Amino acid sequence: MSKTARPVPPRAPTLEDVARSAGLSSMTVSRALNTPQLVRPKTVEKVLAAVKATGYIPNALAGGLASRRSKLIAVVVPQINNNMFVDTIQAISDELAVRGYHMLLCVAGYTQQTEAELVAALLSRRPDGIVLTGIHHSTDLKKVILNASVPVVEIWDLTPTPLDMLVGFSHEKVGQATAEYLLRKGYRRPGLLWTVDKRAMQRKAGLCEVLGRHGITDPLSVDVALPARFTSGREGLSQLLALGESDVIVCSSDTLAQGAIVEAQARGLRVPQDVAVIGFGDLDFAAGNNPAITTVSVDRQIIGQRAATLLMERIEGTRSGEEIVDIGFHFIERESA
Amino acid sequence: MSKTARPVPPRAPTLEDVARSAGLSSMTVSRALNTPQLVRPKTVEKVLAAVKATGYIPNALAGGLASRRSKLIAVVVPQINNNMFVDTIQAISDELAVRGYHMLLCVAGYTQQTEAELVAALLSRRPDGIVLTGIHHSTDLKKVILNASVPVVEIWDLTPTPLDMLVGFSHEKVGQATAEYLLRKGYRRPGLLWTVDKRAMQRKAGLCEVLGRHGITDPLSVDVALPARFTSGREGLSQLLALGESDVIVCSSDTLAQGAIVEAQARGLRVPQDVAVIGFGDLDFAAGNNPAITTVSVDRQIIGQRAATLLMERIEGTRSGEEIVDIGFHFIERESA
DNA sequence: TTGTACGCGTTATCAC
DNA sequence: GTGATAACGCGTACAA
Repeated sequence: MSKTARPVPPRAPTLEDVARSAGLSSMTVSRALNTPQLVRPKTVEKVLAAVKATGYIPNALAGGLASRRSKLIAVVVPQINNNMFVDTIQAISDELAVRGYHMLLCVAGYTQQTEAELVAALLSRRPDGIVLTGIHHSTDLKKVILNASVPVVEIWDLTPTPLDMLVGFSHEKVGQATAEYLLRKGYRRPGLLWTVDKRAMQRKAGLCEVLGRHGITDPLSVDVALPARFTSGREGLSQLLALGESDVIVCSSDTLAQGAIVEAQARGLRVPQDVAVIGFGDLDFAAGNNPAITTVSVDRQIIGQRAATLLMERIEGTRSGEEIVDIGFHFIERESA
Repeated sequence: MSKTARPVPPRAPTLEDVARSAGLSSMTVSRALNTPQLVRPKTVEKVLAAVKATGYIPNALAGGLASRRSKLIAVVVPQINNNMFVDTIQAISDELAVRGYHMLLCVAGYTQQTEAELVAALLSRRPDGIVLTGIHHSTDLKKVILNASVPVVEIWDLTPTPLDMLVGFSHEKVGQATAEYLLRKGYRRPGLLWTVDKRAMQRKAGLCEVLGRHGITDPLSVDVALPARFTSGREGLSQLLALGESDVIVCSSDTLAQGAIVEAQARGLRVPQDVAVIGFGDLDFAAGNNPAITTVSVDRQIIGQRAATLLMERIEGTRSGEEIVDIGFHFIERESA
């Protein structure tokens, strides 16, 4: 066999190639693939055979350009290695995959500046929808997004005035509910172990507001760096104990709570008898921990599912109904407080 | 102001619009944006001003179609809500963002079938590179990928015959190292708490091989479902104890190990005196746990970084050197075993 | 340094 | 039910 005997072009087969192979026009092939119900069944068969024969793989870049629909959803989160967001991301991804969409995932950290830059870059991909974490964005970002008139869902927070659509819950109310629980249980000297991100601060605000109304002001407080880690929980409790006595440690996440509990136990303190601990998130270890962690449960998957379906519906034009979804939360009393 | 006074078209501004606004050709605008060093500085300024004035956002769909470069990297992982992979994913994302690339993330679960389907769909996006988790893929997938002649990096595993490039480590050796440690420490009745994914099974094979050579065959063993959870660790240990006595529990992940330790402690067993526990992964809680977890450390971020840079280099044509990167691992002796 | 012509692979639209 | 044609918005190749 001579080398020149291989007339196959190195470029990927196109719709044209399939059409030629099937003895049809490229337009018919396109229809057979995208809207088979508009094509005679026998023709569809021929096309499918030709596709297999040629090894054709559609070019979504060209398709998106022509149709002005990229079937791409951009998702922006502050972090991935944060137990809170991964379940949401996975839920979005699962929901999209079913419908032929793909997920562009970006990690923005916790600054509005980088978020704005990332979204600007992301918009060049012409996503059909965008998922943004949180409701606090730079004015630049808001302008750019509204200008692009692309559907947006903000997640993991609540506001009466979202950019567009929203799926989340009230962090302030979580804080309030936590405070009310503490007070009901008779705790009077809370110590706070807290990360400093926006949403955690809202929970803290809600917590302190209710505490303040009951005469508990300026509770002992230790800030820890993001992301919340088990180790930070242990160290944080040490610092908190050095500041003074607490009868309950309120943590901004279960991860911190788990660390705090271990640190307490290592010091011979009984949880909750000597010091109680409360977390947030109901992560998978919370129920099984010893003692089981009293915490606030949030359905992280539902956030992703609803966000994805809201976008899908808006894109397909079948939206009707509310655009602000409050998924709420549950306070879960267990053993640690 | 009459309504007809707004001649602005609803469509997004294009390179043409910017060019008109700047009194230049669209090609010059394109160059000013992509290769400014080829354009007179004053012209670049004019272009930038016009871009700002028009609110132009590049269309990467059109750009990718024309240049045959999507600046997209597809990443396929079995799960996201798995502490092992998130750090790798985040590292990839970070590395890509710096260079103007974006990450398409897909969750494939643990079946080759869905992985193959996802990759096929992904290829229609014309990614410039693909990151695949693991080295076991369906023959279909391999054929499709080789045919597409797109750079691929397989991660989290090791083989002398990767599809293309590879960044990982030997799970078998991890298992062997673990076995050798056990034997050295004098443990003779190991119990296994194991997930059933491919990579975990390789570690198990390495472990059992060395154990077998020392006369320890058919160790007690309990399989747990994916993803590995704290709760599964607790339950798994219960089952294992029901099967018989063990002096050391070897777990396929730190998450399981943490659960097992808590379960042991809840039963009044001292770790490691009454029963030792070994994990895998060196997750962030391992060092701080009480007792600190003896485990195997793997640099999950490096995997992502190297995978991304390998792809970048191959794409930019600046590759030179090895294509199989063994990042190794470290056995970390702590308190739990 | 800047501009022109054309092609990238697909879909919208309208004709048959 | 199928085909022809013209976009879609940009970059490559080459000319000026």
